Amino acid sequence: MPSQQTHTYHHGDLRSACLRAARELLEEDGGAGLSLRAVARSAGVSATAPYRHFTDRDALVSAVAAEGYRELTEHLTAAHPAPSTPDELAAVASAYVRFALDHPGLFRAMFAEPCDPTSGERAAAAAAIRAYVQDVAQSAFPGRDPAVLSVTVWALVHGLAFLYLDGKLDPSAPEAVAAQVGAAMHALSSGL
Amino acid sequence: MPSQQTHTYHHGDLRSACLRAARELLEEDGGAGLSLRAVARSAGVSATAPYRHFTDRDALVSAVAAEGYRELTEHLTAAHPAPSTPDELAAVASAYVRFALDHPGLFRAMFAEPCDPTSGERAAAAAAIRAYVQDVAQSAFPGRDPAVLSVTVWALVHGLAFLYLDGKLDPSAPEAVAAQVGAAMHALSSGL
DNA sequence: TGTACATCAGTGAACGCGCGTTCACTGATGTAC
DNA sequence: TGTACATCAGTGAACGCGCGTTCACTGATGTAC
Repeated sequence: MPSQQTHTYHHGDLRSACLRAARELLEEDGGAGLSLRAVARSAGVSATAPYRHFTDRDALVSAVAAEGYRELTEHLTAAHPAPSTPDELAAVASAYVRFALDHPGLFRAMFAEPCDPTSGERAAAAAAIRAYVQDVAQSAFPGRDPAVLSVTVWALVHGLAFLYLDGKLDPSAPEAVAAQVGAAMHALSSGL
Repeated sequence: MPSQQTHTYHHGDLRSACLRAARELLEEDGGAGLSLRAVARSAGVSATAPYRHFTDRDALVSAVAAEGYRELTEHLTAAHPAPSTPDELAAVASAYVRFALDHPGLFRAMFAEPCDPTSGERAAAAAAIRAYVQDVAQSAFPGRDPAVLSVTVWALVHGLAFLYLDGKLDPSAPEAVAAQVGAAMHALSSGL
């Protein structure tokens, strides 16, 4: 009978409702000042209810960021599960930039402030993506210094993402963006 | 005789005092939420005095960002006035990352939000640095497609700057940072 | 050189706002007997 | 199966805060005569 009942006193799964609401707000306003109160409001719950599930605002933001890291990794894997050529790597790179442009608020939440080392979940998720990048870069360009290689690839892709996100490059045409990312990766792999 | 007089009713040059105060606040807290009131406070002036010189908060931030763009260009030029080899370009790249790490708040103010097209000063300063990057990239690697080339170089350097700034890479050892930037530029110029 | 007056750059009180967080509370749930 | 009670997930009033911005104001400056 609670199927008809939309509002029960107990929410049921407020924690994930908060995360969902936070994500929506992040996408709406581009990430400017996500507030606990706005999240609660949007989840249809009193301002203090989220405190049952998050110790404070930072904990919420860290949880959202961690979720973002996991989704980004999935998104990249979906673009190509195991890229082993520069072209395949370019497809993954393109997916990275696409993710940033499709989820600007989330992407900023993930990167805009130094990783809080007290948030284990967040730190672990960040470490996972770093490892992923290193992995992928190495299988596309085997035999190079892994440290230099993966940082270079990551920085190039990450820089493109932010230049588009911050309007320093024009992000309005998706194909143009993909082409630019591909050209940049190609330039990197074959030398300028 | 006003040489002894530290406080006159009229400040004298409140506009630049505000910009200076804003810069200091930006460096102190890493750029989180620069407020007009804090700027006024720090300039030793009433909360509303800045309105004589800036139409609103955004105007102040844009003015600070524009100043930052000009200083970044100067800083890069100082690193090498006219780089024409990959090595010289690497020195400029290193200066770019250094600038970001030395002025994290300012750097974020410059890039963290899309360039407000209504702020002519800011847009012009941003355009100037884009032109500068294009120029420099082209003289270090003549004969390539200028669009792809300059975007690639910029994105690589910009990405490094933000990965360090956001703590995804360890920025604590300046020589290590410079070495990493150099290695990345070298990888780019000679191909992976 | 002196005076009247317009202009300009400040002041300070006040507005309404949204925020994070605390607190004592209450309604619903689930478990022990 | 029924009842007592502990636990848990919510509520809502309240706190103190800093913010951007407005307004009528006042003190200092500079210009015309």
